[in-house]
Amino acid sequence: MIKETTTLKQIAESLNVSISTVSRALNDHVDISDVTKNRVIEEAKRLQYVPNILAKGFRNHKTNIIGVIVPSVTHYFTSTILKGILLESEKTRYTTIISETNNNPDKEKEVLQTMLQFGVEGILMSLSKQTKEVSPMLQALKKRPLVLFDKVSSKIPCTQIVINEVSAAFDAVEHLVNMGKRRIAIIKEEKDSYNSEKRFEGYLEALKKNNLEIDNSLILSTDDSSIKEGKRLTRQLICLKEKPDAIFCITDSLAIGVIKTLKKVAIKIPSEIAVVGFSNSSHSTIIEPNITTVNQPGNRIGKLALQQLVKEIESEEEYLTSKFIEINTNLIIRESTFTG
Amino acid sequence: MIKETTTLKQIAESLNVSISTVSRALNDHVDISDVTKNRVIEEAKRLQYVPNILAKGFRNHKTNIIGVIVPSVTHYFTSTILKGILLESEKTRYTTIISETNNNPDKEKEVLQTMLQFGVEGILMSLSKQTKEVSPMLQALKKRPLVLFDKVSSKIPCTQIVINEVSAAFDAVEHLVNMGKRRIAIIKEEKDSYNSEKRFEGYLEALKKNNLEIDNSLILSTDDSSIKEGKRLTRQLICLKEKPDAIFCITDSLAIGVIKTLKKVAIKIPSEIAVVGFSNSSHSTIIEPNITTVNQPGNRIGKLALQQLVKEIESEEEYLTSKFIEINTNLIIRESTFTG
DNA sequence: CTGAAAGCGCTTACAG
DNA sequence: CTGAAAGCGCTTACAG
Repeated sequence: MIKETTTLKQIAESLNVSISTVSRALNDHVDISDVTKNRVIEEAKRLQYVPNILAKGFRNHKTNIIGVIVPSVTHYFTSTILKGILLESEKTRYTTIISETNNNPDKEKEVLQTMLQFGVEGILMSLSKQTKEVSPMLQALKKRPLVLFDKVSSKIPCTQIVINEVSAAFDAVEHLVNMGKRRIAIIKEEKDSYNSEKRFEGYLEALKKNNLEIDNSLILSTDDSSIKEGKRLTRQLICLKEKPDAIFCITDSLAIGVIKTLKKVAIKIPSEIAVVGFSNSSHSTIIEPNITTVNQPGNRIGKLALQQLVKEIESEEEYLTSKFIEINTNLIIRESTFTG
Repeated sequence: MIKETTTLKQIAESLNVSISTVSRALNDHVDISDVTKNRVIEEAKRLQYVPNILAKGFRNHKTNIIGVIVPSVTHYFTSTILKGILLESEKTRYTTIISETNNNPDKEKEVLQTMLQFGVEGILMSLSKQTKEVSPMLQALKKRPLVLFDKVSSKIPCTQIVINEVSAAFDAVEHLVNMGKRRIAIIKEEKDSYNSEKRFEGYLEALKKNNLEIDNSLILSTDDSSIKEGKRLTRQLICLKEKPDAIFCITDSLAIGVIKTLKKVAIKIPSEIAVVGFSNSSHSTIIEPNITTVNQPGNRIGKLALQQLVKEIESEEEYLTSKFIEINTNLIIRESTFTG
């Protein structure tokens, strides 16, 4: 279906002025008299003129498009970041296009290339879980500014928006210690993802500071931070001779699996085993007991990521160092660790 | 940060051929010899040529952009539809841009205009909850094809992708009847939203078919289908002299509120009061008991909506009738109505 | 205060 | 098989 559109030329002809004048009038150029401006604006309205952004962008060498690449839009935390990005982008002249990688590095590479080809002026990106090879991102970085958020990598020399992973995990574990827990297990990721690594670091620091010994039987890993894996690993933990009295999960999904299994075997939460999650996903207040978890302000992360990218797009300098911007989180204490 | 880019001209100069030839070679035009094609392709690769999509689109009078407008990306069902749209769009030459309205009609109007201004070739849209005035959509429809999904309105003469609301609700209620329930309450929306209205219709049909009388004290409405409202209205229902033995909620959020409250007052689910939700949100298996709910295939809805829009964009004819395309749903039976 | 003209990067009808 | 030229809709330096 094709519908015709009004151009500057038509307004000019209808008013017997030049195209230049129309263009200037609509852009509120100082040179144009108010009388002319008003005539042009009126006529533009009458003809329902809508500027051709494509011609405009083409002419001005800018697309005003920012590309956003995430593993999956259905992931709750990701969707809150997207919300922040969308809201913030409205305050700017930029429009965003969003693509998913479904955690597939090949897809990630392809999406990245398509976006560059589409002429995005910069890219906001959360890496796929499987990404080992960062060369597609290094290539992209040669062409356009790139800002990473959430799933980041220090191998890529660009700005990265992250949360204070280490201290967030530290606080969560220390909270368990304050609740009188001494045998604190952790369920983390097998692969050395930035997030998991840092959270593990915070866990170790908290144990150390509180003079608790590191017991390898309490350190479990999975390559799939899902409810299912949470259930499986819990069964493993409760079969230990010396059971843990708390489990720190690096995702809420794992925590949900843990809680479901503990309830099934009638282990009391939090008195026998306390549980902490990570993310403050919408699930964390649905399940009972509600989960004590680390609140990650997705909106703020998205907002900041967009602001930073715009800054880099509009700046003359190159940002080719691995600069980490940390956003603070807070621990939300709920029933899975504390009965008030 | 500005980084320079290779154009057809540079390839042409470097190869001593015309720009036309380069353009044709890269577009695999039959007229060009294989030798020339290969030389051009090689040189393009060497110079890391990336076509300027803006110039291309401008020249060809097409943007290849489809606008997607939804109330909120963090809404789970919406995000599954978005996933379907994004996945399907990759199979086409179209890129999508997504915007939120946050259920604000003013915002909705603004977003619509921005998208048209941006030169989208068509629009996929789920209406905001508050939308009463459909004129912005009618205006848009004059310029570009529009396809509505999920939150639709028969006042807008365009294609609308919906689920079989009536029969889905009918099946859900009849399932309760089959479980031996006789006093089935409904929590629906105050406003006459398309979805709520149809689901209520299905509820009434199921009662009628099963010779159950309509009891107005069992028909509750809210203008906010939230967990909180589910809780509030449940308190109201359990204070009735003749309590319901089942509650059909037109959203999962309401059902969660209902369940939380019933558990708190120790009313047994489903034996005393059974609960049915709607959407199969990710929450429905987190809460215990798991919720019996209507599964809406978001991916398929998104996929179909995109396909339909592309069809309309590429078709010569105008689609200006209110055509409803219904997608089938299925009831997923879980613990909130059935203990097997 | 206004206009003629060039040019952004690409495609394509026309000519050879 | 290849090239010169026009033109998509817009902006802007230059001239008046």
